[in-house]
Amino acid sequence: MRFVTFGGRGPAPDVVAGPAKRDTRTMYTVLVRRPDGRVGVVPPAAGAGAEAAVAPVARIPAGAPAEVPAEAVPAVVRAGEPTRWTWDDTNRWYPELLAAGTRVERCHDLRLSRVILRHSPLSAATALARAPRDAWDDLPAAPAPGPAADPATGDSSGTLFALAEAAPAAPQPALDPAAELSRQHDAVASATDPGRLRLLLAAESAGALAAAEMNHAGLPWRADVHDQILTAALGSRPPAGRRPDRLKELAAVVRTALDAPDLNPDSLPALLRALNYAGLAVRTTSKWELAEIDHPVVEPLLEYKSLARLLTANGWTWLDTWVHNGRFRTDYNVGGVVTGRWSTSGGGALQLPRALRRAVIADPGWTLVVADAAQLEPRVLAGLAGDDRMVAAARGGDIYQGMVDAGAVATRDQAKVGMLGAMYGGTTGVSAAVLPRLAVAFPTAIAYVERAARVGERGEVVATHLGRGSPPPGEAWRRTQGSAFDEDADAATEARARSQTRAWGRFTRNFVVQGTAAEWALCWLASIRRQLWELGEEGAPGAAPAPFSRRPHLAYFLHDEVIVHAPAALGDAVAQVLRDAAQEAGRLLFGAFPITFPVTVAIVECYSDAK
DNA sequence: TCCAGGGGCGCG
DNA sequence: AAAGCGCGCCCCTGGA
Repeated sequence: MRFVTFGGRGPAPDVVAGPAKRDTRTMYTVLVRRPDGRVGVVPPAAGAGAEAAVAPVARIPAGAPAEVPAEAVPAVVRAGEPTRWTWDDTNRWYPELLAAGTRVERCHDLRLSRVILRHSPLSAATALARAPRDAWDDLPAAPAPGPAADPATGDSSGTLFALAEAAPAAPQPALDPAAELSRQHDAVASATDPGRLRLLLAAESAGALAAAEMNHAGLPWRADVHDQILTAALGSRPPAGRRPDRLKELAAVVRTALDAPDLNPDSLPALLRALNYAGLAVRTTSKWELAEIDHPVVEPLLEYKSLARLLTANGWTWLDTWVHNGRFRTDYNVGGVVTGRWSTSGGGALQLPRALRRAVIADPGWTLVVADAAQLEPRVLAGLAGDDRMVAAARGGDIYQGMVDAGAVATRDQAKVGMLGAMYGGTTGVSAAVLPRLAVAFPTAIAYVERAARVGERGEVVATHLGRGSPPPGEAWRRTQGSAFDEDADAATEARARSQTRAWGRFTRNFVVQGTAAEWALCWLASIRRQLWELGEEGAPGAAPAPFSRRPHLAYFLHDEVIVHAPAALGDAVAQVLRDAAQEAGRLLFGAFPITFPVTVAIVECYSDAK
């Protein structure tokens, strides 16, 4: 396997140290669970390998024991800050600390870092990446506490019992975190571009802290408002297993319109048969195909589908399962997507329909500060490729309008659709038609994604700006490629191989952009959580759990968007933090390269009032 | 009765 | 209009 680099700019060295660099940057203190349940605290000199051996000795309390009872860990952490707490998996340690009201400033998540170092082309030649698979590669992500882990009560976040249930401190005798940290340090030090990986690992670990904190704090959610929305749309809540009134009515209308008295509209094959039998030449039952035909069944059927979706995805059952004590909690899965984006497990937290955002309402005396990064992906591409002309187009605040003003394309919509096609690999319609003009106007950026696509088509791997590697194509992919070169390969086989080739090219093309955008977002989050903490406390304790009861805190994250729940008096300060953090993230990734990252910020009581 | 897979649709 | 990328999760189906 070969890795192809495209150049780019180096990052600044540390993501969370802040403007005043501390001498603790390389200081790591390792926490390890002993078989007897006690916790070992391994100070830096012994635990962190050559790089940290020269750093100051850990400031854990003088005379601190090397082993403490598990209950003492919060006190040790409080007394030991600042250092980079190093552990096998953030969800195996941090929820417990948060439950005790203890925040951690910085950590090093060995599990997440291992995954990155295993797959990064920058570290491919290191001992860690070349070593045989071991227990660290197989360490499953620990689930966060919450409804998913403890559906019986849902309200599990504060109890040690539930924490033990949710994130069993399963003794991992085979795992030596201090030794793994040392291996990871060696891998970074001997990697192609240590600064990038160092930043990536710090950002990923900071993301793990932010994720645990958001799970701990939850998103303010008004069950009463949610219930009103459901009742207004569906009718009152029916007994379990029954359709709400509105769905019953619509189903009846659909059956009549199709002359199919026994039709279950939830059965796609039956629905398709009924549609065809009624003379409608649809191939699927998808809403965009239905929307194109003219027939009395279309309107009630589309409404049925939309309301059925609301009921099954975010109905009363969802509310019962995922919202407790005024908070929606999900399990953020940091690095859960190969590109480095997060996924979530529980409640479909990244797919909350817009119609439900009215239920996201700040606590009394508090406010929601909602921010999203405008046009993040094209801006990231400009930085990634180092395309000065695209940077110029971005300068006015609207990169697509800037492209029009630069004479690249005729309309803003062409610019937007064209860039989308460039980043996703669009091959049809307006997108493909406009691409050549974008390639003339912004040759550096377009060449960058085209090159990433070619690399993928060859079955090779690409990397994000900070070095996260794309997965190599699987064995089946290679088999199909090989079979297309057989003497007796038929046309269909060759066509299949070609289509698969292009599909992998679209994946790697998008990987570099989506993945680097995810890195920007990690840096943004890291900067936000540090700056929010520095804003300090305000007012009387609210309903937010310690350590955030009087502090602004992250409550939700959605790829390029955050919600901060804050005491009302701090709203403006938080808004400024969100803007400043975006610029800091840009500097961390792209140094002095002048691409900017504007964010739209709204200070609102209710999520749906943002933008 | 359980489970994998597909269609569909919500989000970025 | 959707397309082209990345997800999670619902329902139903069909095979074990």
